[in-house]
Formats: sequence, structure tokens, C-alpha cells
Amino acid sequence: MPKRVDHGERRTEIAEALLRVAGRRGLHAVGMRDVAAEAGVSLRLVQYYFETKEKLLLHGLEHLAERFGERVAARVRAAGDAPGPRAVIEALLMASLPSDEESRTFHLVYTSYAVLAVTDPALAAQPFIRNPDAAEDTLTELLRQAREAGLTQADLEPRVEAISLLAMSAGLGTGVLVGQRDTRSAAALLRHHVDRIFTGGE
Amino acid sequence: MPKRVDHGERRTEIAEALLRVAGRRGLHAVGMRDVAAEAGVSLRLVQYYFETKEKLLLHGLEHLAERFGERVAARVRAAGDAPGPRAVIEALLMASLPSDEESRTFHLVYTSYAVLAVTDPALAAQPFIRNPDAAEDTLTELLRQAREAGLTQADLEPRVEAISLLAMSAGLGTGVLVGQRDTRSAAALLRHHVDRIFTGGE
DNA sequence: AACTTGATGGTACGGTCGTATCACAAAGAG
DNA sequence: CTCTTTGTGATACGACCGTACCATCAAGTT
Repeated sequence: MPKRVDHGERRTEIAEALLRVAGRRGLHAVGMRDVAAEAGVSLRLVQYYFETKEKLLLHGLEHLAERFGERVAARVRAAGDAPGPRAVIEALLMASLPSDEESRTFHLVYTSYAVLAVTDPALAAQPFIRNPDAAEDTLTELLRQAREAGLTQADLEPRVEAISLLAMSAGLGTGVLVGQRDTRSAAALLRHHVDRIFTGGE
Repeated sequence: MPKRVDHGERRTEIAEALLRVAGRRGLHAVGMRDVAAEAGVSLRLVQYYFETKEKLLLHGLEHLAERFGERVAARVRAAGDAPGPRAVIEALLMASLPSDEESRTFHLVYTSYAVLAVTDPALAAQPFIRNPDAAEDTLTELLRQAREAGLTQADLEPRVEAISLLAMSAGLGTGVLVGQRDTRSAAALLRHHVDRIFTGGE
């Protein structure tokens, strides 16, 4: 046998190449040859590790979601040791706003995938429901904790506010992406609503 | 000269064919030939009335925005004669949620356009800023009127709430589109926030 | 040493896409 | 009646795309 290469590692490299070029030129414009060139390998290798383009896209989406999850987790950790629910919530919301190149790419590519998934049944809706639902559950639980700790009004509905904040974050993110709004004003808007929620207790 | 055909009319027919097929199979999958078949004309005619695909897309986007504007206006009118700001606001928000086939297509195609516009400088960012900005101004003005009429808290910030509601509506709309959420719960969420805003006055 | 097998490169095939070209019919203008 | 112009059809071209096929090299195995 030859070199014995770690398939998982190689697949990750190629998937990240896919995300990079998708972030630059849009997911719709990404071909197998572009991915190969970006990853510095031959077209054949992309075929070798992902037999078909559809599998490449699917793996790319999973990898994107995973990397984004790690990014959010890192931001939350950076919010300090033993941060309160509010700090965690703010970190969580801010992390998903397009600010630097990475989060901008994330937003763009994720939205592209979503659009594709609506019409293409092959790109299972799975990842588009599981991950957002997980974020929703997490945020709901954080708000519930805040309410129990008396940091919010007693009649706060955690899930309602969680869904609202995430929907707002997504909508604002799109606005930033198309250049309608800048990141700072979007962040200020989100903080305004966090302020609103964290009022009435204390 | 031959038949002397109304160009504007024909362009509209073709643009609507574009929107129909884009709504079914996704904007990324739409070719000139698909549009021609959907409109019941030959490929050549599509080329004749829109020289290039890019111009076809651009005109399609403008037509989409226009039709959507009319739709919202109709919904607002249907809210009754001399409706209060609140009824108008609710009608405005609900109309832009994907409920029937038309609004679902609108959301999908508009999002597709937005994704394309991020990377393709030819698809001018114009329509993606002008129209949302107009909606934002309209909603801001409605909220300001409501505040002046004492229907809301006196310290309400009209523009902040307008942007928030529209961003939420967009985010929720995407959620509905990908099947994460159903239309009724999204509508209920929006109404919840309208309720929140229209409180404290009276 | 011969063989097997995983990793890789090169390249060709069939299809589709946007666009361009050529041809022609029909309807007024002179 | 001829001529010009507008609308319409058919088809061809060149590019690109995803996929498939074939060859080759390297590293163990027997």
C-alpha cells in the first residue's frame, strides 16, 4: 500500500477549501475544479474522497455547522469564568453576527445552503432544523435560568424570547451581509433587546 | 412592420414565468430555456426581450419587489377602512410571512437574489437596500404615529422597533421556508411583539 | 521478487448553459 | 409593388460542469 493517508483529515481540508471559495464567490458558483484548485489537489482527489458533488456539499455543510458551534463556544468561554446568563446570551448572539471574514462566510454559505435545501430534497433539511433547534433550546434554557435567578420579569416566556432573538439575529445578519446595515448597529439592536429582557428583576 | 407587440407587457409575462419556475426549482436552477418553456415562448424570444440573462434576473427582481409591494398594500387595505396604526403594522408584518404559495415564492426568490447579489457585483445591491429601507421608513413612521397617539409607551424608539420587527419577520420567514417553523407560530410570535409595543398607552 | 492495493494524475465524455448567427414571415412606408 | 423594419424560429458554438475511465506510483504482503 502507498502513503496511507488519513481520510478524515483530507476530507476536512477539502471541505474547508470548499467553504473558502464558497465564501468568496458564492456557493452557487463553486465547482469541483474550484475546490480542487483551492485545496491544492487534483480534481480526481476531490472525487476520490467525496465520490459526488452532493456528498461534498453535505459534508461541507456539516463541517460548517461544526466549526460555527466551536466558534460560538469559544466566544462564550471568552466571556469570562463563570459568566452570568446574560453574558453568555450576548456572546452567543454576537458570535453569529457577520463581523469578521469567518462569520461573514458562515452566514453567506449557510444561507446559500438553506436556499438550495428548500428545492433540492437531496440536501436533507436535517442540518437546517437540528442545529437551529439546538441553539433555540440552549438559549431558552439560559433565559429560563435567568428568570429563575430573578434577573428578568417573572412572566418572561423563555422560548418565545429565545426564538425572537435568534430570528432577529438571523434577519439582522442578512441585512449586514447585503450591506444594508453595519455590524455595530446590528449588535446595538440586539443588545437593546437583551437589555429589555434583563429588566424588572434584580 | 409586423404584429407590433407591447414590449413591456411581454417582458412582464416572461419575468413572471421566471419567478414561477424560480419558486418551484430555485433560482440557481433556472436557465433561459426553462423560462422560455414556462412562458410558452421560444428561447430566442427571451433573448429578444432581455438581451442577457443578467438583465432578465435584474428585471425579475424589480418585478418581484413591485408585485410584493402591491400585495402588502392590498393586505393593508383589507385591514378595514381607516385602520389604526396597529392594524396596518400587523397586516404589513403578516403579509411578508410565507403563508401561501405566492409569499413563499417571494421569500425564496428574494433570498436567492440576495445571496447572488452578495458575490455578484452585477446584480446591483440597489434593490436590496432601497426596498427594505422603504419598508423600514414606513414602519418607523407608523410607530411614531402610534406613539404620538399615546398608543405606546412614551419612550418608544420607533426606528429601533421597526428594524427589529422587520428583522424578526425576515428571520422567521426563513425558518418557515426551511420547514423549521410553521406559519402560524411565526405569526403568533410577531403578534406577541406587536402586543408588547402597543402597551403602556391607552 | 512478484503481487496486491490504496492514492493519485490525466483526460475524455456527455450534457447543459448562455449567447450568437442565420433565416424568414409579416406589416406598414415609399 | 418593393423595401425596410420588427418579431420569431431554428440551430450552432464555445465554454464549463460533474462524472467516469485509464494509467501509474508507492508501500506493504507473501
